[in-house]
Amino acid sequence: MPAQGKVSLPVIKRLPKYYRYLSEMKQKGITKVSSSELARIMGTTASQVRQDFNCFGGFGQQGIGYEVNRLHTEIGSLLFKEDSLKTILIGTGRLGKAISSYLNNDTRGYRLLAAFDVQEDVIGTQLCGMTIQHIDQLKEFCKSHNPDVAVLCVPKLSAKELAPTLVELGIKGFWNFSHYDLAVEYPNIMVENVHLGDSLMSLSYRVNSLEHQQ
Amino acid sequence: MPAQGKVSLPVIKRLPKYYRYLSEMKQKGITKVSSSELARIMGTTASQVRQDFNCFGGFGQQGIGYEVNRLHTEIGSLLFKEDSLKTILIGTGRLGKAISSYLNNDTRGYRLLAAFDVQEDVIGTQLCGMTIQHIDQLKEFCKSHNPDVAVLCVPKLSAKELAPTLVELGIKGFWNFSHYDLAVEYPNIMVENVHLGDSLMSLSYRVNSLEHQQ
DNA sequence: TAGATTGTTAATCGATTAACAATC
DNA sequence: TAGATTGTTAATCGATTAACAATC
Repeated sequence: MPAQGKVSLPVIKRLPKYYRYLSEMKQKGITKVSSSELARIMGTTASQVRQDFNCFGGFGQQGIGYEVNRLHTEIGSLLFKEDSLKTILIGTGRLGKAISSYLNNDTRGYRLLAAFDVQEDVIGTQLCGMTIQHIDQLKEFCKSHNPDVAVLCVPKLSAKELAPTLVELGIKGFWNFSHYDLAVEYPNIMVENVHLGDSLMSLSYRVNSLEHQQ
Repeated sequence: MPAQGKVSLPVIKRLPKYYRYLSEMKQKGITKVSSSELARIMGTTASQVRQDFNCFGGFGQQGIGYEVNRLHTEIGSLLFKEDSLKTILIGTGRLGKAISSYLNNDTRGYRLLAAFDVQEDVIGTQLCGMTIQHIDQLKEFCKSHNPDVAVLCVPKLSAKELAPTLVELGIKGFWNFSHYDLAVEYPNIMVENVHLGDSLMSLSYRVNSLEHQQ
């Protein structure tokens, strides 16, 4: 068991991609794969593949390669634990709704427990089998259920207001769709940002500069 | 005017964040900012801020700092051009719906022209003022409207099937929500991936390893 | 002029890639 | 044994940070 705290973020970010391609191979019935073959499929180098796996002790056999099933299981158990992460959703607008059904249907490792909002007219309505609660009930809920992860689908200012409370209530990870930069203010908390606006802007920069060239 | 083709991806990815913080300062009525102040707010270093801006020629004045308005305008004109990018949406499921209203309401630089799907029962229905069309009409539509960007909210296999056609029809940029790795197969096309599943997996890895430590 | 702060060059750091000994 | 392919160390590359001369 290696010191996983030392694994660098670029490596961690590649794990899901390995996992996806290994799932695919498994489905196709492929039982063995070499670092160079995996690299070719994923658009990287064999060196990087081996370096990455060796952050976790190395899952291969010299002269032979990697067993797809074993590798899939090993990476899977790095990404997911037996207990799924207790998760709450904050903000049930268009994006919140889409995300909640994504979490419920297309995802492993997370269990969506509750959804909160401020809009009076949505409180009490159903969302993915949950009754949307008023944000005022957040503290009480967290104290009795101890969620691990909060999904923030609220505007920047609401996120900023809620963050200290959520951290204090024991939230350890944020899936952050707001433009509030949690990671700057709470360095010890795990934050995964999905900044759709930023993503669009950097795409438009690149597409526009492409046109300039031609 | 510098050779923007040389600007590295990490720099490009930081531009939207600068832009956001500058918008905020502008709103607050702040007119001047130094690289060190901007760095402090954004959680980076003054060196990086200056290096980044100097990729585009440098927007500051020695001894004085940066004028917020000017900097905001300059970065804005890097990110957006006069003409917004003609955009089509492919896949109008939960995610596609959320994304289309995001594009229509919260975004600059993009103009959503049309939406396509395969599900017979949604064809002809309305989405953000557009009539959802059958994917069979894609070619014809592109030939007459020449869209720049395609938003892919479809499953992996559909994305893989559609990609060559879309590239051939002149699509220059993809906002890719599918798990198909476009960038590997089409190195000359601009791809911005939003892999929600990957994002969740890397968060769960980090939250889980946090628990291990404590 | 003195203080401040940029633009830019140099140093450092970390991540990726290459090389090769170990070993199946 | 010979060929293949890993695990691991070394070399390279690129990005970040530090330093400092230029200049407002």
